[in-house]
Order: sequence, then structure tokens, then C-alpha cells
Amino acid sequence: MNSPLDLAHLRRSCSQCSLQQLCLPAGISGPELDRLDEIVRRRRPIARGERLFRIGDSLEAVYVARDGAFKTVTLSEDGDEQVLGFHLPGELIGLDALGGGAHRCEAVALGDANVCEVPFSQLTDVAAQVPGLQQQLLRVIGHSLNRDHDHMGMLVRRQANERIALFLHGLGERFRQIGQSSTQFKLPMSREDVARYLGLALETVSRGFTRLQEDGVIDVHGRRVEIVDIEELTRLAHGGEDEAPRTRRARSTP
Amino acid sequence: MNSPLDLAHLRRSCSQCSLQQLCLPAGISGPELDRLDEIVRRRRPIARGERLFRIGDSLEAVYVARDGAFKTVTLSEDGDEQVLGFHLPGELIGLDALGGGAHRCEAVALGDANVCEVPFSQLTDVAAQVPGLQQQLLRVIGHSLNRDHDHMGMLVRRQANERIALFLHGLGERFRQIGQSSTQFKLPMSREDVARYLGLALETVSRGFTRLQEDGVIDVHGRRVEIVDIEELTRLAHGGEDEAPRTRRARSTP
DNA sequence: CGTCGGGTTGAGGATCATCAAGTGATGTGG
DNA sequence: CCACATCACTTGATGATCCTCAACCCGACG
Repeated sequence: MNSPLDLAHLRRSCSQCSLQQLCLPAGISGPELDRLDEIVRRRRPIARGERLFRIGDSLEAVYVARDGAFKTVTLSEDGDEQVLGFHLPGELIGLDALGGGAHRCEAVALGDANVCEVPFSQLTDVAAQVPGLQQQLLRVIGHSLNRDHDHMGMLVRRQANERIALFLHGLGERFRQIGQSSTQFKLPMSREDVARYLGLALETVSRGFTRLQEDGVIDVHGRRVEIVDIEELTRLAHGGEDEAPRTRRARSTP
Repeated sequence: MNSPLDLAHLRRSCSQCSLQQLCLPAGISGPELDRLDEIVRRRRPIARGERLFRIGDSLEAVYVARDGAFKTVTLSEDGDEQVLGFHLPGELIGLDALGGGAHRCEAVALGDANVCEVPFSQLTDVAAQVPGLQQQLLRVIGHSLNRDHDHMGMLVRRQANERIALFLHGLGERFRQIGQSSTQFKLPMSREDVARYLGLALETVSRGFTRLQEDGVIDVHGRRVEIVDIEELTRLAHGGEDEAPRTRRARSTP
């Protein structure tokens, strides 16, 4: 019963997972959770750059990162990629195939990662029998929708700095939800990824970060980010003036 | 059995609805369809400007327009609205509350409309018992997700003209899906709505339309649009050069 | 006929994309 | 251990795009 194998399995089971309350098992327990647990496949570690699925692949499973982060991208006909979303641990990946049964985007690991894979047809089977799972599945899908809407909220903001502030603020919040610091984190993605996510040029993102640092709002070194003045960041994110109000700063005035 | 009341009901039932194959009933028939039909409420006509729900309202139902169109909007703290999406007949409205149980946006009728209202808890109940409905519900949600992704695809395009071309092209496709002409239609929304949807200034949208007309790609009079050169429109939508290449054209030459 | 809302058009200037060069970390091979 | 290559990022200069402000047009409607 308690063979090493079982222990290993238990250690990785949903009931032991720190993301339990954010993931599909939220609100489910006992034998019902076991039913879900049975169909979850824990895959070998994924290497940076590896893909969970590609455009056109038929919908086999949905995925959740246990750790590590992913981006989903589409490729425009002229070859360059658009970043549709970033996926932190606990956030469902692969829902883009729900509509047509085939994936419309690719999921790429931003760093080494571990994922759980849930065969989709089995998931819906179990969901039909476990009301709590059906509810939670819909809730998780809803969260994904909300993130897309937040993303649009960034894209529609005209000023590059607003988009960037919004991005950093939102990312912090998402880190908080998975139990990490919302003010000090390492960006899982490159500047280029951020740019393609925000609809900006790479250089504009870089300049935006620099500007926020100059204004004492954040502290950046490469991918390490610390949010120093969360209030000001929030203000900027919501269309506040560009100039810091208290911290008067001379801006290359001729 | 065939009292006028029954007839009236039948005429409006899902099984009689022209949108059946695009809507929740797709792939369902017989007694199972009846079960769905029973929980659907057909509401009195909705007037232009009326709202199906407001921000903060708890999730009571999802909605589908039988005719007419809606927009969903969020209000930024400084009061101006962002258009999250347009909803043509057959497209589910209200999914934004799936995640948190409360609506994050408002659904506003763009013109007079008729909607079906499906109480959400009953919908999930029936879906748990009718596998076909569960599948279709997920598929419809997936379509909504896809539209959001298409929307992002427009927002990320840098050039205003690309966004506008993409918008018109996509709208045409959606009209086609509901059995209307994809090349000749009346925009249900104002220029301002389009602008807030595309993240552009109202004037830029107006100029974009004019430009497309000058180039012989479309024919616009107010909200009436005819797509004259669908090929060229597609080309422009995907980042083709602004100037028409073959069809050399004198621009606004008297 | 006057007004009002929605739409178009024009002029000017700020923002951001583009091109281009420079920096700094990391890794590789001699 | 040091040159050297590579990659991610930063910084600078310039010009096009599109936002802003403003006027104007037009059709609807009282």
C-alpha cells in the first residue's frame, strides 16, 4: 500500500497539490476527487521552448502547469507570431480548441515546466457525473475568458505606458493568486513576448520599463521586477498622467 | 392540442428557430430538445439601448439574440466605455460572469431586439443529463473564446486600416454564418462603437471607411456597407500594402 | 425651419515604430 | 582563464501614423 511508487503518486496527486483550490479540483473531495485524479496524466518535465500542441492539432486534452509558465501564440500568414496569452500555474491551457475541435494556437513553454494533462473526453464524462466538477470546469473557463478580457483592456489602452503598467500590475495579481509575491517576481517571458502580447514594439516595452524605473515605480534588472510604488503603478495603469505627481522629475527639457 | 397558444409557442420554439444549428440546440432533438426548450424564456422585445444585465449583476441567465444585435462593454474608471464584443443572433451573451458569478460587463442592445433567456443553473442541470447539450454548451463557449481571440488579432495589428479591414471582413463572415449576405449588410453599431472596439479614434475609423471606399474595396453610405472587392479586403486585412497593387486607381480624381 | 446626433473632413503635433548601434550577461572553445 | 560569439536587452535618432481639436455636413425629427 505504501510502496515508494504509491508515495510518489500521492505526492503528485491533486489532493496534495498546492494549486488544488485554483485548479479543476476546487470544491471537490473524497471519491469524486479520486475519479478526477484517475484521469489526470502527469507528464514528464517539459523543456523550455517545447510545445504542448500545435495549430491544427485536434483537441485531445487540456493542460495545467504545475510549475513553469506557457505562452499561447498564433502565427500570422506573414510568419510573425502574436501572443494570445500567458499561462501561469493553475491556469488551463488548450481551451482554444473548444469551438472547432482543433487548436487555433500553439502552447509554448517559456521555461522548463511540469504539466498535468487531462484528456478532454474523459474530463467531460466525469464532469457530467460530478456536478461540482462541471461547475468548476465552467468557472475555470470563465477565468480564462476574464483574462482574455483583461488582455483586451490592455490592448485598447492607447498609451504604451498604460499598457505596460496594466500588464505588470495584472501579472503581479496573478502571482499573488498562486501564492507568490505580487510585487517581486521574475518575468517568465522575454521583452519580445511582452511586446507581441501588448501590440507594441520590443523597444517600446524596453523604454517603458526604463521609464517606470526612472520614475521610481518599479525596479528592473533584466527579468527581475520589483514593484516599488504599487499605488502609482495602479494610477498609471488607469490612465493617470504620465508625469509623477509628487516626484517632480526633469524630463530632458531642452 | 393545436390551440392558438400552442401554435404561438411552437412558432417560437427552438425546434422552429432558424438559428437552431448555431445555438444551444445544435445536435439535440426529440425529448432532449424539449427539455431544453422548457427552460428557455422568450422575453418581450428589447428596445435599443436597453441592457440585459449590468456590471456587478449576479449570473442569472445567459442570453441569445433571436434577432437584433448587442454590444458588451466595460466602463473604465474615468467613465468612458470599452467595447468588448458585438453579439449577432445566435451568439451567447453573458458568459463574462462564468468566472466570478457576477457580470463584469454590460450587454446593451444596439437596436430593437428579441432575445431568448436561459436560466443558468437550469441550463447546467440539463447539460449534466443531456450529453449532447453539454458538448454543445462547451462548443458555443469555445466559439465565444474564438471571437475574443479574433478580436485580439485586430487589436494587435498596428495599422488602423488593417484593423478596419479585418473588422469588416470578420463581420461579413459572421453575417454569412447566420444566413445573411456576407458582402452587403447594415452595421448594427455606430462608428464610435467600432472605434472603441478597435482601440482607435472615431475619426480614424471614419477615415478608414472613406479610404476603403476611395480604393474601390467597399461601398459605404452611413451604416450600409457593401464589400465590393473581397479579395482586396482580405489582402489588406492581412497586412498587404495600403496601395492597391494591380488596380491602379486615380484617387478622388474629379 | 432649426436643432441634434452621427458622420465626415482638415490641420497640427505627439507618440511610437523603425532602423541602427551599443551594452551586458552567458556560454563556448581554444 | 581568456577571447569570442551569441543572445537579450537598452538607448538614440528620425519619420510616419494616428490622436486631438475643430469645423463642417447631412439626414432625421419635432
